[in-house]
Amino acid sequence: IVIETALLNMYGKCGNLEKGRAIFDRMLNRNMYSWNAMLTAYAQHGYGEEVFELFELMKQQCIRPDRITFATILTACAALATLTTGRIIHATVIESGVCLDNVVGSAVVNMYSKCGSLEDAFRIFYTHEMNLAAWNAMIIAFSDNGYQKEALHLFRWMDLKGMDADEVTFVGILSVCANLADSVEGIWIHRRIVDRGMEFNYSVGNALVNMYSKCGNLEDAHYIFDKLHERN
RNA sequence: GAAUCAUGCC
Repeated sequence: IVIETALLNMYGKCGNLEKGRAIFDRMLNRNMYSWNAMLTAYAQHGYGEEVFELFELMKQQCIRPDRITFATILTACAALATLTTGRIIHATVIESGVCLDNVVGSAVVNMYSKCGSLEDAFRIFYTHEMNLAAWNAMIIAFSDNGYQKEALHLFRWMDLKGMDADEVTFVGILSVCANLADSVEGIWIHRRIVDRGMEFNYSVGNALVNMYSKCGNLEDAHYIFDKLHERN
């Protein structure tokens, strides 16, 4: 079963969904890894229909979705940007008793944001104990929906709480500064990045270059660009 | 202990 799932995953990741599905169908026994791998294969290649068909099949066979199943399906909803389906899945999550303090929390926040309901995203975020990924998802949610200032406020709040930002946080918040062309905030965040020793992280470095460029500070953009390439 | 997995940029 481990070998079969690994194979199925390999074909799925490579985009050979027919072959992956053939292996899945031929398996005599399947566990959560197998179901989730098949769902992920469809989800990561934009086959929303198939994701939901397979999810239905799970229900028919009385297989209880786990948090990874839900995270995968919510990501599919986000990609399809269909709010009604998203709400139904969210209801299913609540029904199943899976908590939102793990991978599912950020997936729910992200789903609501991508489906255009910033209100729901924030309501869920605000009423649950959320991990760093969910904070990141919420910052990006504000930014994507046109609330750059609110995204900055959330970042400041994180900072005050003493939460450690990661690569995703910094890339996201730097894009907010770039959108606003706000170099004062950008410089402050740059300092935070240096504090964390993440200035040579490739993604963060690129985001810094982009931020300084959008703020019209080509000198610093160029300086960081050079430093990045010396280092990498 | 690397068979499945969420949040960002390209």
